[in-house]
This record gives sequence, C-alpha cells and structure tokens, in this order.
Amino acid sequence: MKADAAIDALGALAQEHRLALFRLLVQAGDGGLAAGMIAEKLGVPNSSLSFHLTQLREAGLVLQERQHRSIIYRANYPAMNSLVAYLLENCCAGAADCGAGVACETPAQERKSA
Amino acid sequence: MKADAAIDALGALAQEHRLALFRLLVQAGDGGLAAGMIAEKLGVPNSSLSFHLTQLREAGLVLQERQHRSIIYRANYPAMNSLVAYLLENCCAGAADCGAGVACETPAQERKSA
DNA sequence: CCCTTATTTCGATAAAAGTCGAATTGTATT
DNA sequence: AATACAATTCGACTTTTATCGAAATAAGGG
Repeated sequence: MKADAAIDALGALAQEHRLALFRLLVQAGDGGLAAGMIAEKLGVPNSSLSFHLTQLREAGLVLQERQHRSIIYRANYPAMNSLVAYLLENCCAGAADCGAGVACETPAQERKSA
Repeated sequence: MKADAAIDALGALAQEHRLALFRLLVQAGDGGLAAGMIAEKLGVPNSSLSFHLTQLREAGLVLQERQHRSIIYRANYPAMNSLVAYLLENCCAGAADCGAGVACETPAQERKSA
C-alpha cells in the first residue's frame, strides 16, 4: 500500500457519518446494505449520503454492486487489512517485543490483499 | 473507545505529513524522536511540524516528554490498538468466519488499553 | 410508454484544515 | 544575566471538505 492510498482511506473514515457508515457495513458482513437502507439508518439525506458513499468507494474501503433497483454496498475487508498493516509496518524497527502489545503483532504485514 | 475519539485519531492520521510522522514514531519504538529530528527527517518547517504534532497529541496517538532542551515524541500503541478494535467491532455481526480474513480476527476487541 | 422507486449529480454556500514567517516561551551554557 | 538553542504560538492567508435541495439518470412494473 502507498501513502496516498492510506491517506485517502483514513480521510474517508475520519468523518462522523462515514465512520458510522463503514462500521455499519463491517457489521453487516457479506450481505451488505442498500444505499437507501443506510441513509435511513444514519438519518442523513440521500444526497449527502451519496457523497459519503462515493468518498468511501474512491478510497477503496467499500464495494458497490447493483441489485435490481438498489445499489448494495459492502465493506472491503482486505483494504482494511492492508491499511492497518501499513500503519504498523516495521513496528519498533522489527523488534519482537517492544511494549507495543497487539499492535505490533499484526499477523500479516503488507500482504497483497488490496 | 467512542466515535469522537476515533474520528479525531483517524483525522489526525489522514494527512501526508502526520501519517509519515506517525509511522516514523511507530518504527522508532520506545526511544521516540525529538521534535527537531522529526522536522528534519520530514523536511517540514518547525512551525508546521509543531502544528501536526499537536494534532496527533490531541488525538491521543502520540505521547510527549521533555528531555533537557528537547521534547521527545513516542507512538501511543495502546491507542492505536483500540482504534483498530473500534473499526472492526462486531465484525460480520460476530460470525467466526465471514470472509473478512485477518481483519475480523483481531485478538483483542474493545480492551481497556486506551 | 408512463409512472414509481432508487440513487446520483449539480450548484451554491458554510465550515474546517493546512501553511509558514515572525515573535514568543522555556531550558541550558558560560 | 547574556547568549544560544529547541520548540511552540500567533496571525493572515489559501485550500479543502461538508451540506442538502433540486434536477437528472437508471431500472422495473402496469
């Protein structure tokens, strides 16, 4: 993962509605949620929500797919994984135990997943 | 972790210089780095860097400590851990295997670390 | 085809974030 | 107490982000 992609992803998550939206999709799992359903759950006007969905999609954090009249959104888990890996890359210069706890023990750093 | 804290942390990381700065500290480990050293490594004016350090500190992602004339900054690993846990909380509604891969298998979700 | 539903794009506006030189504060040295 | 050094605060400015109603696009049903 490159710095620009990480900044886009973090920026996409750093907003009240988008953070709530992403967590909603993370919890929804494979089934995903339709745009209208999300707008209703978050209490945000459709046009505003559409703006936020675009941000998350362009940042690579969510995937979209048309189903009949609705558009279904899903969390992109691999993208999330590589974002976390990027943040913790070479933690404590690679020392096995550096007091960082779980953060430093991410099982798969810099995998090819996204 | 609460939503506001997560937004602050994500917003703090969603910026070119601050992301590079945080990763620098993550890699530096327990020794930390002095403000001046960071400014030099990043090629950012002191006043700009100070602004960014404040952002990261207020977001809880870095810790500061005075040492003689310098101020040493360190990554706050527990804060990072709880941020990741917050993002992936109740992933796939708690299903053991949901295709999310590593992301969904965070060992310590919502611990009291930060 | 016309009509309803689902979602996005447009456009104008308001609010927040980033930049950096100059001045300031705090700490050590002689 | 005068000087040098390390870092932060101030202030004026530019750029980016967020909001949401109204109009447009897309898909399916009668």
